[in-house]
Amino acid sequence: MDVRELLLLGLVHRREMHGYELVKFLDQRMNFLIDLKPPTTYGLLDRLEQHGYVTSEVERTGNWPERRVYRITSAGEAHFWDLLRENLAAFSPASYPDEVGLYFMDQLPDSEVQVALETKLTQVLSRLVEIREKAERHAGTPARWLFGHHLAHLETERSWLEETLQRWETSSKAVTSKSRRE
Amino acid sequence: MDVRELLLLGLVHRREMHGYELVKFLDQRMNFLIDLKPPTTYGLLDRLEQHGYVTSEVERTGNWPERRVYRITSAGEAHFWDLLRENLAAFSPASYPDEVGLYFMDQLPDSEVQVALETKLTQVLSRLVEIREKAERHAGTPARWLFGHHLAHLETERSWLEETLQRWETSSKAVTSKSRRE
DNA sequence: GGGCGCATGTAATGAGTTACATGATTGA
DNA sequence: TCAATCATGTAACTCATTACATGCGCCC
Repeated sequence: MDVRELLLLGLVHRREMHGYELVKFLDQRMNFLIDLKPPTTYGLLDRLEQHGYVTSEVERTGNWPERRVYRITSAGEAHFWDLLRENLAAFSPASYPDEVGLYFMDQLPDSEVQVALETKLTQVLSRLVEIREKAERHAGTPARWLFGHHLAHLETERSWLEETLQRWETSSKAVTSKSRRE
Repeated sequence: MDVRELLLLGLVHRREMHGYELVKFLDQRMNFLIDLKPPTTYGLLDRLEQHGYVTSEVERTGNWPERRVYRITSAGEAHFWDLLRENLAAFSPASYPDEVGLYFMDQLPDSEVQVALETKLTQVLSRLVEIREKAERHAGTPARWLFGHHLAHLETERSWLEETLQRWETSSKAVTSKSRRE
């Protein structure tokens, strides 16, 4: 399943949009969710049109550059619902690149691990602020489920880091006092 | 930062390993963490050797196929620690493909959403069992931090789904009884 | 007048995946 | 004896990214 296809189809399903509009929307509103570059977006839209899921029409207002406006077809609507059901019913585990480092945590001196994890924690905290703001702006909209889910995992990240740092601190202190006694 | 480089370097840092051994290890033990195909792994090992981070030597026992055994160099060890510090200090947000569907949840009838999310939940539950088993097998090892982190997020996924399903159920019941009264 | 935004698209590059090849060994 | 495992690697393919091109409008 290609989530990007679902995303583009879903956006065009809500209302007709032109390519550049989608590019900007993805870059400005959906950047925390997915990272789609302009050429990729345009390419996907071409493919959606070739499959008959959307139609496109060139429009122009004044002397501005032409816009290619996309509208969903009935086949596209059916396909959108299929993809949506599939995406909602399947669990695609998230991947956590940071876990690779966790696997080797013991290979670094305790003090360095502590500094590093504290640095990571500050980044998590600032991201929490950022996403909370976005969530509030979308409070009434259907996007609230998305943000609720995202925030839940960010909170988990925060509390895991805080707890791990505490355990790390106490255990390294224990080692220090133990080695002092010896 | 390339986490795959960190992972391979870290494994070879713990003890010397040959290519196929790494391929199997990644496929059998690290599959929940990362998905590295054999040609990619061999290619990365080549690159690590070209950069002078590891050396390789061909060995053979009996009439078995040759093995190319990799050992870390001092430059490689230094690079490993750099990458590890960097990975531990930086927060790389996880991406959740399932969130795209959440964004469009309201476009599907309530009953279908409920069925879909319940299906997803069962998958999360079985994955929880699977990862808990692995975690127990690694209880004493340094990998326990990794599993602790992974399980924390899986538990979050589970409870988020359970809570969302409850809220979904009660709100759709409310609508049903309301429409019955009208 | 210079710089940024609008709006789309093409071409080259890079990087991973799939498929395939080899040949001996082990277990059913 | 047939299939699967061991062990490494190459070639073709797919696919996204980067860089570039265009040309007008708007703003300082």
